[in-house]
Order: sequence, then structure tokens, then C-alpha cells
Amino acid sequence: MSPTSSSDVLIRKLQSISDLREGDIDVLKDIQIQEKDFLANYDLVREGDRPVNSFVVLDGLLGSTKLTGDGKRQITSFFVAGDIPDLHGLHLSVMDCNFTTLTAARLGFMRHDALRAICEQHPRIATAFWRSTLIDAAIYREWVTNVGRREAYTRMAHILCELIFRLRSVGRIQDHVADLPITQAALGDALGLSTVHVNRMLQELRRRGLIATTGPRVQALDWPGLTRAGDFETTYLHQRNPAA
Amino acid sequence: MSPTSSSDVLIRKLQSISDLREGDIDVLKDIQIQEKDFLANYDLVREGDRPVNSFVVLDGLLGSTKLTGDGKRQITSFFVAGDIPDLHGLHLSVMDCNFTTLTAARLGFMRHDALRAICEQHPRIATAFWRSTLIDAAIYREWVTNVGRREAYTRMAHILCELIFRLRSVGRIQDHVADLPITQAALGDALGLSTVHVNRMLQELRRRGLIATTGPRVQALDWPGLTRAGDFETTYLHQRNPAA
DNA sequence: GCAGCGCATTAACCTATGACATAGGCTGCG
DNA sequence: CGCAGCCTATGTCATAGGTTAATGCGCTGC
Repeated sequence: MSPTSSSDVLIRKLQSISDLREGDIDVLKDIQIQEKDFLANYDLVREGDRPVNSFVVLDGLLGSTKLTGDGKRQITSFFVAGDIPDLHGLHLSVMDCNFTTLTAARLGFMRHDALRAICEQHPRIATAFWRSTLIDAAIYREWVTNVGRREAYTRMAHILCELIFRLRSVGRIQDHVADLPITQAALGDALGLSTVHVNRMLQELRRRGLIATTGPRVQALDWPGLTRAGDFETTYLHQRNPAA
Repeated sequence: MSPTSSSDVLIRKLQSISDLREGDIDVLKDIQIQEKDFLANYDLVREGDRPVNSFVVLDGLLGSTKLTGDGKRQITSFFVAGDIPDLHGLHLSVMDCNFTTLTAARLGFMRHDALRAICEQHPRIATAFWRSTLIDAAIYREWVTNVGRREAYTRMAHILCELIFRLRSVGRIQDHVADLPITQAALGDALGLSTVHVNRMLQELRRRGLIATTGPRVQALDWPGLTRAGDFETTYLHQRNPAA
């Protein structure tokens, strides 16, 4: 186990969205978590699978992805450290989407039967997990809106805001400088845009002085400006103690 | 209370997605449900609200909707009879979207504290409710994909498939003839398209013999053809006993 | 029986975005 | 050291879908 143990990541996340008591935390500390590393672009779960584990993200960036009949890919949400992407699988026996690493990632696996047992005996923990999936759903709603009704430039700014905000609120970045080895192709799949157009929009954001990019690193130079450009409000992320 | 009582609608829905025992059903029968009627285009819940009720749809069509900064509307999902649209509000104190009637509708309201008490004492019921919100999330995922990666024609066909399928699986329509007093403007808001283009796509579907429309009524003339045109698979709806 | 309204339809024109092609810069590897 | 594979960058051209506006049609209310 690493210095910050994997259950710490899980516990901090659940505390950031829900009200847990001492006893609950002790229970969570005892969950068996199996750590494992993955390369980028690895399908952890595929549509049609019936998983017996869920996993918490310890490091890296994941996405829930779907493929259309003619092979186009849509990323339907991002997942960062602390998130439990396929907790949905706990009560949806057959998966309806893939979960894919978008960067190299370290994950912690937890058995479904263990999680179910905990939920049955500790309603407050069950609620915390439930709430976690509800926040996922709220993010999906925002993405429908983002893709459906915002134009490419705003859409791009919006997704950068979300990523930076979420990474910051789990302490993974400082000062709006995100180390995001995410390709423009992946951004396109998240935004419903072509790679070419992603490139154009990033340039436009740089030209207007809102962001700077050095390699895979994205930096918000003007955070208020970026949020304005991206029509970004944080309510849909349902933080308990909203940071600035 | 009406001949088919409102708790029947709720119970049938939960049974269709989850495994309930006799005892659970008795508990559900005792839930206090307050019925009320609404006209079309009424905002039942607004972004920022802190609701103390959730409601089950007894009749009519609702949508979860969001407004962008420049006033464009996106419908992020539909809700039909049996659905509990804002069950999400049970554990997300502040709402991040609106719930709006898209047609005239009859709803049954249930108090949050009552629902919470039931969930705490009856884990199987809690799981059923949880699962209901997970299916909502799965639908949101599909909509991100639909709007992000399918072109207008396919997208239109897809959404009609979903509506017809869902109405059929709760016994609200026969033989793929849906009585849907939904405007083309609303369809546009659901698909991220302009009204004009919705009109064009509906015409194209009619021209190809896949659907017929008489006033507000939409009929699938060629269901297999329509599902093919719409790239429609039912897995994401997570029916327990998938009908044909 | 007519006024007014909401909605569907149609047409003409315009633009955001996609598709394709190519080049250049990394990085890893034999 | 040089080649291969990925990714970013750029330019040109094509098109799906948006915008605007005009028309019509079926309600409802008076």
C-alpha cells in the first residue's frame, strides 16, 4: 500500500460529498482494496460486462465511453482521483458503457459483495455511495447540455473548467495549472467535435489569453475569464464546501 | 384515488426494474401519495430549489431541462408514467436542473422524510430506488452519445425509438402508436437541433416509410427499420424482462 | 363567423464544423 | 542514427444544420 493509502482517497472523497460519522469511517478503512496500475487507453470495463468489482480512481484520468453503430466514440464523463466510476455497476448488472483509461492510471478494486454487505448494514454509507452516483448523473446532465446547446468554443472552455475545478477540489493541482496528458482526439470525443476543431478552439482560447498550454499541461491564465467563456457554474458538481 | 391507484403505478415500475418481496410491496402501498394535475410547460422544480418532495409520473410526459447562459434550453431526459424524475433530489439538496411538464400531466407527490425513513428500514426498497436513479443516469449517458456523435437523422430516429419503447414497456401504448402531444420545438430542445431541422428530419422519416404522424400522434410503421435508422439498442434502458 | 394564437411547413441564405491532406515535432526503439 | 508512430498544427474545400422570415392551418374564445 502507498503512503496515502487507497482507502484514504476513498474516504476523503466520500467525506467531501457526504456526512460520515467516526464509525462509518472505521468501516470504510477496513474495505479490502486491491491496487493496480494501467496504461492509457485501456478498456477496464466493456459494454455488456457483468462486473463483480467496482474501482476507485487513485491516480490518472478515466472516462466512461460509448461507441455508436458506425464506430464513433463518445466520452460521456471524466473521472478523477477519488471518483468511483463504475459504482453504477453495483446495481446495474449489465454495463451499458465502457470505462477506459485516458491517461496512465492507478486504481483500487473493491468487491461488489463486500460493498453490498456494507450498504445493507450502514445506511449512511449507502447514502454516501448513492449520492456519489447521483453526482455522476448530474454531471451527465450538464454534458448533454454542453454538447447539445453550447457552441464549440464555449463547450471547450466549459470542459476545461470542469476538469480543472474537479482536480483542484481533490487537491490534485495548484493554481489552475493542470498536468493533463490528454490528447486532443480524446477532448474531441468528449465534446462531440473533430480533432481539427478541438485544435482550433484551443488556439482561440490561447489567443484570447485564457489558457496556456505547454505540452500536455494546461494552465488557466485567467480563471474568471475562462469560466465566463465556458458558461461554467459549479452547482452541478454538488460540492459540500464549495471552494473558490 | 383513481381506479389504478397511484401507488400501483409506482409499485409496478419498481417491480419492473427490481426484485421486491411481499413485505416491501406492503410498505410501498402505505406511502402517502398526493395526486395533482398540471398543464403543459410548467416548471415543477427549478435549478436552485431545495425540494422536500419527490413525485412519480402518473400520466403525461416530463423532461429534465437546463438553460444555458444565453437562454437556450436543453432537455436532458424524458420521463414517462412510473418514472420518479427528481428522486435525485432526495440526496442532492440543491437541484441542478429543472423538471418541466412537456404535456399535461398527473403527478403523485411523496415527502422526502417519508422516503428516507423507508429507505433506512428497508434496504431492498432503497436499492430499488437507487437502481431507478442509476437507470436515469444510464439514459443520460446515452443522450450524451446521441447528441454528441449521431447526426440529426439518426438522432431523431433514436429518440423516437426510446420514447416508443419506454411507453410500450409501461403499457401506455399499443403497437408502436404513440399519442405524443409533444411539439417539434421540444423535440429540438431534446436533440440539440433547431425546430426547422426537426421538421426536416421528421419528413425524411415519413418519406422513408418508417413513421406516420397524424397531429400529435406518432406511429412507427416499420419498427425494425426505425431501430436500425436510430442505431437503437435497448441495453441502456436496463429492463428486467426485455419485451420484443 | 371571425380574430388571434400556437404550431407545422417551406424557402433562401449563411456559417459553424467536418473531412481530407500534409507537414512538422516529439519519443521510443532497433 | 534513423525510422516509425503518435500527436499537434495548418490550409482548403464541402456540408449539415442554423437563422430568419413568410405562409398556412387548425384550434379556441367571443
